[in-house]
Amino acid sequence: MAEMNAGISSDVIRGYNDTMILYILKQEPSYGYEISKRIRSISEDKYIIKETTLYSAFSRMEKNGYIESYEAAGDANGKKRTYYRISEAGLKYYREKCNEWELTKDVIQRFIDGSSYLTMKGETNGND
Amino acid sequence: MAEMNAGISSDVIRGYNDTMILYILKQEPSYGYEISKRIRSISEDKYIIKETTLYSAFSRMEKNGYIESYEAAGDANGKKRTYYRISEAGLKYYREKCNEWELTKDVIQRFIDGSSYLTMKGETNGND
DNA sequence: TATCGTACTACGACTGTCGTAGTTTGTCAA
DNA sequence: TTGACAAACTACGACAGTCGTAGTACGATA
Repeated sequence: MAEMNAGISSDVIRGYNDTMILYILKQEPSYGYEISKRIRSISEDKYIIKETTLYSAFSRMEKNGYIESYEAAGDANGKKRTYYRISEAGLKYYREKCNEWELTKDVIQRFIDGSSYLTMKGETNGND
Repeated sequence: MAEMNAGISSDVIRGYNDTMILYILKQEPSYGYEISKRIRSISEDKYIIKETTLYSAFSRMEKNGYIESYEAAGDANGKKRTYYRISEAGLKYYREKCNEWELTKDVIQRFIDGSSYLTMKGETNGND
């Protein structure tokens, strides 16, 4: 019951995986496994990113200069991990995505029924 | 200035094109060109769907049984158009997507800075 | 006669996601 | 010490939806 991506299809999240990762790296450098767990816990188990999606996002974003990787040992054991930190370009990109999100959210919302969102803002929906 | 998809990348909208189309067909049957114009006007020129995206969505959704097509003449001229109407299954699908949207919106919002959304709900973000 | 807007169809490329599978290291229990 | 399990990845190929490009065809307008 706490294991599924309940109702959230990846086509929707697509394009925001990067943003989620950057949101976490913005706080402090981290590595794959931890980021995956943080996304899961922040979303309260509503979204669980796939490993392959996560690691392919890393390589894409590193290529784009949004993040930088370095090797470091974990806390207790001496095992090496690949840590990532966010770059200036990544921070800029993250902020752009935040702005884009507010825009996009407003647009999609106009095509959604059964919400009090638009009426809250005193606008009309165009239906009925 | 009123011609662009200002800031809205298709990766975000992806997965909601179908929902937008169904929202319009839910009101009354329509055809490609008109739907395209309605999406544009409802979004106040913030989102302009590409023709190929639109028509490929039609064939996908018809195959899935969400919409049905029929030929009919336009108002003034006798030119034939392919109209689409929403089916029961399509209506059901649309409602599911609306629910999914509310869920997804809440999740993504937790990874977005610079909004008063979560604080409005009295929740904490996990950053600072 | 040409151009423009309407109303499409076809095709192929691209991108991000995801299923499957496999590797290595460390921990813990039998 | 053997086996199982979690951590921490990498590789590869398939798939779906979007989009660029191009082309067709009709009617109206200049």
